[in-house]
Amino acid sequence: MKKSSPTLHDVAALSGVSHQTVSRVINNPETVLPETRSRVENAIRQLDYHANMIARSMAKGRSFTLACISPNLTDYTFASIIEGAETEARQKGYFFMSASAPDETSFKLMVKELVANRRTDGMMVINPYIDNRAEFIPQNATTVLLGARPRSTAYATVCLDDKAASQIATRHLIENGHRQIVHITGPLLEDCSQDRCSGYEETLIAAGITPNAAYRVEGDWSATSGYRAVQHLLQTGLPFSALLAQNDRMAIGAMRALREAGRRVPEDVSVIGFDDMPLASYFDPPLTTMRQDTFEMGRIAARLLIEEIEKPETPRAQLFLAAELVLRSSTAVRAK
Amino acid sequence: MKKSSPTLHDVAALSGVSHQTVSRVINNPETVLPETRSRVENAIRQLDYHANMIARSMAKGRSFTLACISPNLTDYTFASIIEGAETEARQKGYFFMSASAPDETSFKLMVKELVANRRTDGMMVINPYIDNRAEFIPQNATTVLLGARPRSTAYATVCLDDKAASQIATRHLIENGHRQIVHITGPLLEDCSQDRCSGYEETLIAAGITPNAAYRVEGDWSATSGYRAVQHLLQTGLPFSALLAQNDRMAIGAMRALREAGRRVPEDVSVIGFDDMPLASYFDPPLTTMRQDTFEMGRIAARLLIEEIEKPETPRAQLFLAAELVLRSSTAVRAK
DNA sequence: ATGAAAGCGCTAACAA
DNA sequence: TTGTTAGCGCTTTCAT
Repeated sequence: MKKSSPTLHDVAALSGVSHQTVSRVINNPETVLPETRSRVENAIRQLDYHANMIARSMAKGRSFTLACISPNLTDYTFASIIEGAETEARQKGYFFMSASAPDETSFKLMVKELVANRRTDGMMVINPYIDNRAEFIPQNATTVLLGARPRSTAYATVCLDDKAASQIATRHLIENGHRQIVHITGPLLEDCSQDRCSGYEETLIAAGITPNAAYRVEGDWSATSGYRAVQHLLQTGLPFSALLAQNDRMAIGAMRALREAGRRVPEDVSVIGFDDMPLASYFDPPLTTMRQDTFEMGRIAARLLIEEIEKPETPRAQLFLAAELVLRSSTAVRAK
Repeated sequence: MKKSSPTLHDVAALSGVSHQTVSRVINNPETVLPETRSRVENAIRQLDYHANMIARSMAKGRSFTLACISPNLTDYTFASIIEGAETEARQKGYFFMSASAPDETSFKLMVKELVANRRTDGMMVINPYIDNRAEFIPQNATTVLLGARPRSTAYATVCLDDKAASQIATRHLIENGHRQIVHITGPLLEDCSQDRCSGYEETLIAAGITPNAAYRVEGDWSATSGYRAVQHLLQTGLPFSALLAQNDRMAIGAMRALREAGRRVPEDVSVIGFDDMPLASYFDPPLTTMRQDTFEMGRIAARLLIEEIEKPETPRAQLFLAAELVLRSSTAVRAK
């Protein structure tokens, strides 16, 4: 910024009080005489004075800033979490910065910058276990984890109830008469992929169906991996009438492979995804999916983080959010 | 952050020099004797010392932070610009914060926070003219504008060469034999929508086709608006064999309306979009589109901003980036 | 209720 | 080459 701005002293000079009194009307208005106060307030308005946050941070030893680190910013799920967190942070008077760290190295660097430089009062980490990044979170950093099953009580954690969501999806398919259900998973080292697998298998078993490992194909969340998974399955000749993909992108890729192979969705194969990403209803056919409220997830995480910052003794919450089945046209009753 | 960290003084004490010398080995290593330097460096390593950016900002009167304000974070185009800007900023040693301001009011508030509080050394504003938000950018704030045609030489500006891009798209359609080309635009108060309109019309005229206002329908960038636009067009009975949408989402919506009306893409109607959003190739049919390199756009904007911050007398650049035609299967030669 | 003094951790200017 | 002295603009503590 180019022009230097008025300081506490300028306001003090103009209103004929000490700079400390000015600080008081800003921070503890009730401790100063109404008369002096209004005089100071006038001066503030007149000079268009705004506190210098840097100076305030320095004096208070806090930055009033929250940071959210995610693998990237372009993935809708992440972006939406971030928007939720930002909304909450701003509302509670905190600054908010989002940053992306695609890999461990950049994560490590970023956390170092953030924590060692005392840039933030606390941080939120989205998908802390996609690699070993969680190991680089310093003990002294107030942190909330997002999008992975809690592994330690040291951190507050917010994630989807993946198992329950997967159960609902699987049950939906079974209720429509499907028994041979392909499952395209995310990377199996991610907690959520595993939990969704358990949900799927348990539901199968509860319905008297023995899970068959051949029906499970591991993907990497990309549409291409969903596409390839189905191509692979088709080659093996394994019969199936339904498909559960652990995210919408893979479901989209799968639908394309099915279409190319001449299998109709949902007549020949029912497909259900996860997330309810934008335009999910614009694919052909519109995608049935498990919607997760990522914006809300972000809000909640920010709320927990702020609570922990302001009241460090708060016990760490571990929250599981519910997903909701959104019925569209990619699933149907199994043809006789 | 919970535990207090070592300061310049701690390092100074441990290495037996003054704090200033420590500051020197950090900022101007060449001005201190190799011997003292290594002693200090050892101490730094030993204590795991990291400079307190807040204090440094305070002393220097700068925050070493860049901010990027966009209408939202979830729109892929924006997210991708932000990632590019973030990458560049970080690489040049700046912190980066992204923030979203959906409307004028929140924009105003945010800028106030950012500028008046001296939170940032400069900011980038994406889509400054979607409303009157540009009016709230203070004169003393170093700012780069993104995604809108330059309106003032006061700001460096980076945007797509919308007119040229639109010309390429239109020409592609014309070369495939189309003469009745529907044009679904973004909100016409946005510069880029207007420029794309000019490009479209001029190309038509150059090909000897008289632009017909009835072929132009204004949308709002949403898939739904593209869908409605086509429904409307179909009702009017206006004949057309091609359609140019100013973004992919509207193109997707349009394709759906066409499909529902029994018109095949591309056999009956060729469709071309703008952006090359993720999964553009996964729709049915895969979408031909004008790709814009938004990541690069972000990088460039950040570079310009940093340049302006570090050398305030730099003339403000006004850059136009080229879009690239990505041929897929939604366009074809017009049926006889 | 108000003011004066000290200090947050750093850099800048000047001395030695 | 290194150390000393002053701030940066604010909050905190202690007087008044």
